[in-house]
Amino acid sequence: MPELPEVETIARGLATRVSGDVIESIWLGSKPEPLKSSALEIAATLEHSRIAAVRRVGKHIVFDLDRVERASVPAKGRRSKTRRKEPAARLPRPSSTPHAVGEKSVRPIQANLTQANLTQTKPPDAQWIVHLGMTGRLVVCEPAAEIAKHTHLIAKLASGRELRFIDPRMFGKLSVHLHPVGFDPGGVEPLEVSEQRFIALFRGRKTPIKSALLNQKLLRGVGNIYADESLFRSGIRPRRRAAAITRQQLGTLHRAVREVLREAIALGGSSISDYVDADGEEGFFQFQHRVYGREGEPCLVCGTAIRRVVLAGRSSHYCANCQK
DNA sequence: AATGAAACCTGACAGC
DNA sequence: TGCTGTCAGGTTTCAT
Repeated sequence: MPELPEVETIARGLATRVSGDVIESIWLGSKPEPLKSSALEIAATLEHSRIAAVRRVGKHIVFDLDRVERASVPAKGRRSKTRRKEPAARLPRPSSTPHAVGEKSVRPIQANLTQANLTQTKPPDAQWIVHLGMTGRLVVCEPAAEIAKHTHLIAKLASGRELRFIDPRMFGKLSVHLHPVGFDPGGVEPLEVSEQRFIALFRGRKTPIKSALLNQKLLRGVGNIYADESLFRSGIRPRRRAAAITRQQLGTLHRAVREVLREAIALGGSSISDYVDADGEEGFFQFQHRVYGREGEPCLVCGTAIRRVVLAGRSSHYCANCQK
């Protein structure tokens, strides 16, 4: 269901809510469809792991996990009485830093202790990858909260809350990756790619530009809504062959894609049907759509009725006057 | 090799 | 109220 801006919004929401928390146990539903790794592998990897960071890669949500030394494990019927202390966080202590004396020098050091910097210096022990497909949702809730239909995974957190994965249509996917293999979906991030590189992605391709934009092996994260909106803003028809687009037009498209994605992220994504972020809040970008979902309505620029055609099995919306 | 269509599923909604 | 048909923001697979 969600595209880059929605996944980004969800990942940010989750990061603020579950970063630093520890997954104590995992419950998996009976439906194996959403699992790309084996149930055993997923449970073994997630249980007793600390969530070091939550971030977005393409349309995937990536949980960076650090193994937590188990505090007290009943070893073969024998319970260890002495509860070992939770190992101190893997962060260097500010006081151990020779220069951490004055306030001014302490501050930046503490600022360095963020998840982002931690993962930069030390790769995570494992990664949990969630793709939401069309209808997947990740919610953080109290254990008492009613278990929604189509709940496929529940992670019990040390904080007492639960992280749940719900997906009615089961197009979503869950997998785990152990360091050092790591997760790489291919493609480049549209918000990071240079104009040169962007243009090179599409040169010589005979496929319609819309199909190329949706190809996650080229550009990762752009989906149907933002492809249509980007093409409208750059005046290019969805069916145009990628190879037939000039460098200059591709440059315009490069800027349009990034502009649309940035605006959508700023507004918390597009809420169509039941999309909500990790806090249950709806996004607002759907009010900014200029072509998507506006078949028959007047173009906001020239008044021509917006057309809808099916391309590669997906609805494509465009203005026949503004887009050539 | 590359492109397009079909398939994977369930739920919501419109029309009868 | 209930049936049928259509559509859905994604990805993979299978024919051309």
